[in-house]
Amino acid sequence: MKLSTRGKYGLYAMVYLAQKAGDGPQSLKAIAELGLPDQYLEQLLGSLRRAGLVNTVRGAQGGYQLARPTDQITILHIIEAMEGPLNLSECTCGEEVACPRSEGCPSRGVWEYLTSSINGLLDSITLSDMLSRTIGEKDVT
Amino acid sequence: MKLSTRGKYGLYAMVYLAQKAGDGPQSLKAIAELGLPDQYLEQLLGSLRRAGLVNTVRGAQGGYQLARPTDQITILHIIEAMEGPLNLSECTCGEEVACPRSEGCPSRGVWEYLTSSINGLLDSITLSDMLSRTIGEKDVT
DNA sequence: TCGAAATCCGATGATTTCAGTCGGGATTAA
DNA sequence: TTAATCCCGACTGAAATCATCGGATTTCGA
Repeated sequence: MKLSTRGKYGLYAMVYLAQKAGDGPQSLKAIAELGLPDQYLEQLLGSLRRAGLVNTVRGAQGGYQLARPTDQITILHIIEAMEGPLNLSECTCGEEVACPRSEGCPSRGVWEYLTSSINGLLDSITLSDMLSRTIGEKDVT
Repeated sequence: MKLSTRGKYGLYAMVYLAQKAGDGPQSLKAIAELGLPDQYLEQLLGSLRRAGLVNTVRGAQGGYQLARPTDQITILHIIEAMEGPLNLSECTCGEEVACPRSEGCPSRGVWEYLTSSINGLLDSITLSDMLSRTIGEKDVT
């Protein structure tokens, strides 16, 4: 279980934009200075835009900027925009697939529990938390 | 972020073995009745054996059985055996790779926090919990 | 002793996903 | 008008995933 580069780069880009919030639109080229392949990054920013997390300004002097304040964007928003909804096992995502015996399946409850726990975890950290580094106070056991 | 079939099938097989704990070794064929491709499952059981989670009895009347009591095997053990250690972003796993500016990188702390939270979550559920269905009392926010 | 029932294991093949590239189009400030 | 910049679909190579195959080994039971 690991994150793809989409999720990773997407978060890096969003952190960059959060740091520059208020400074006007940031060009793709500027963001790519983080060390990310620029044409690939362009795709990712497209996903972030379609998810409503960033706004774009087209034309010369254009670029990308956050669509909302940093305390209203969570890691969950970003990861879902980049990788689609977290889904550990299909049998938990509405449509019943594959599993003919979902009744009484001891695994099903676990998938649901884990999925919602991890979602909660991701949704509890905002960009603004990341910038101010107040992470780790929360406890999970 | 999703689980591969390795993790999923591995857990299903372990749950099956947990249900049959004490009934002697269960053959591959019996386990595959869950609906899993048997030759593939064989590989997976090999991994579980090498991880010390199951014992095998070779020869006629042989099969697989849990190596430890059901309350001493957690989901984390199983997932790690099947997919390797959970690792969201490389830059958190000891060896420093890729990231030249790990100092002051706002993402780094998040990866570490999330990784250890999810590990804790997975490690808090045992096979015996799954059978008795006492899951969900724990709270994560 | 022999055969059937089982696990063990390395090699191979099919399919899918991932990561990244390419080329051209559209928009806008200067 | 030109240069900067975003937009977008198609494409490609590499890797991972999900198996399948064929044979070797071990052991029970008749």
